Amino acid sequence: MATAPYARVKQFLKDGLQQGVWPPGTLMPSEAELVTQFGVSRMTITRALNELRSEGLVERVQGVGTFAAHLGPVSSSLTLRDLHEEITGRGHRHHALVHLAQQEPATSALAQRLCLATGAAVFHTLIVHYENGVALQCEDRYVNPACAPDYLQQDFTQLTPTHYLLQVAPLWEAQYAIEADRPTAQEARLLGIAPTDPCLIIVRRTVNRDTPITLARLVHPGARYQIHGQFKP
Amino acid sequence: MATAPYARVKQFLKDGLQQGVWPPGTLMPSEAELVTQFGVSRMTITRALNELRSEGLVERVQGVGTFAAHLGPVSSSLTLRDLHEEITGRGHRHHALVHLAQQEPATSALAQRLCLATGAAVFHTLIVHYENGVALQCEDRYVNPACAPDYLQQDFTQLTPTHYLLQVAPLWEAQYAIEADRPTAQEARLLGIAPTDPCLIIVRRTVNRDTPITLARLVHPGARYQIHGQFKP
DNA sequence: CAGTGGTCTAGACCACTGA
DNA sequence: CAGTGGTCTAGACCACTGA
Repeated sequence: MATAPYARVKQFLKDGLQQGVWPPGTLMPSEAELVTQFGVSRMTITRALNELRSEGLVERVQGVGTFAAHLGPVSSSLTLRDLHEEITGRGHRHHALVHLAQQEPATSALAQRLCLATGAAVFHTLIVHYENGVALQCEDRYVNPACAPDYLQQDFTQLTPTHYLLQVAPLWEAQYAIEADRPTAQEARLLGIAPTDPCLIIVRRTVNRDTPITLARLVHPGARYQIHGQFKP
Repeated sequence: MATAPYARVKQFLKDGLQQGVWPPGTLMPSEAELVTQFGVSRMTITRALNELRSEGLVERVQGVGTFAAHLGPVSSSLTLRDLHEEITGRGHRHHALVHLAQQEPATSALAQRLCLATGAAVFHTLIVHYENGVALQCEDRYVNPACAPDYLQQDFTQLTPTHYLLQVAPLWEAQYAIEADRPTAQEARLLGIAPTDPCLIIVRRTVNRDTPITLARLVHPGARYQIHGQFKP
């Protein structure tokens, strides 16, 4: 099949942006101009331009016009994958040891982040994940019981908490912070590394419709884990 | 103004997905059904569904139907910001020291990553960035001279390499890897930290239309730098 | 005011999938 | 075959911006 007209318009504009025909911030052709230039209907032009906007390549202002975006790629495709899928996807073996799975009263700091009362019951799991027998991640997780009342009954040697929670509440919002630090003494022991070894640490708070679901601290030995991704225009 | 019809359809479907009306993988209403249900034209329904697809919430298969996506949020909005903007955006002071800015022959490993011949000339800069006088990033960067012939003539105490290169080649593609490791002896000295201090390290390779532009190693003292972001459905 | 983008309609033809 | 999504047309009315 020949390329669809909207795709040809889009590629034409993309090429021009890449070649500097419209430097960042400058005015691009209006919809009407593109309609006559390509001989297609306005809806087709609109589609091409709106897709470029959603990809961050142009900015559009009603009543004014369409402008080349200022920055190149500003958003990346950092992917949140279930660790089990990630490991088995590499053709490797995954297993997990559950060091702790219990109900606890929430400390005040924790209660605040999960929007609970201090001392309210929370679920707490501490699990170490292995790739081909080597410790890859220490997962220290707190879960809001209201969101997943059966959380502690799961067998986390077979099903990761992430996978289970995605089933219970499929639509997530999450904030995360990525940093490098030393592990705690307990984490070093569980991961079998020295207390001075650098670790890549992700702290992630997950929310569904304004209800906090879970708070996780994921600690990875620096030598064994990398986050890969790419920016695309 | 009242909410646009396409936005109402979109919100209706989003709510249903969030409440589990269509569990992951199940068939959702067809365009025709939504047309009669909402009493709008098919283009309007199509727009709502296509935007949900581009947000990763549904999957559409021609001839078969629209399905609720399997995973929740899979992509994040990790933002690539110019460090100068990031620091001044926090209301802090940024300055940079240029420790090296010269032309060198490429080693074979470097030549390969920049698609040059071994021994071909490359530009090399080594710059330390400070936030309010504290070292925040050690930026070790190689640049393909063909993409930015005037690179070494820039004053990098005033303009970051990232900012300059975005001007020269506004549209980027980049692959990156994030890891935790110890700094090299030179990096520890330049950053004023101990050689055993954990660092957050980003290695980024930037390409424009299949031509490699630059390769950068960005080393941040672990205690001073975090990457923040969020997943949104 | 003329020009811009935002949104919608009521049709159309098509390729594809599965019974 | 009937049903699905992919794409397009030729109009329309509107809100907005800046002269």
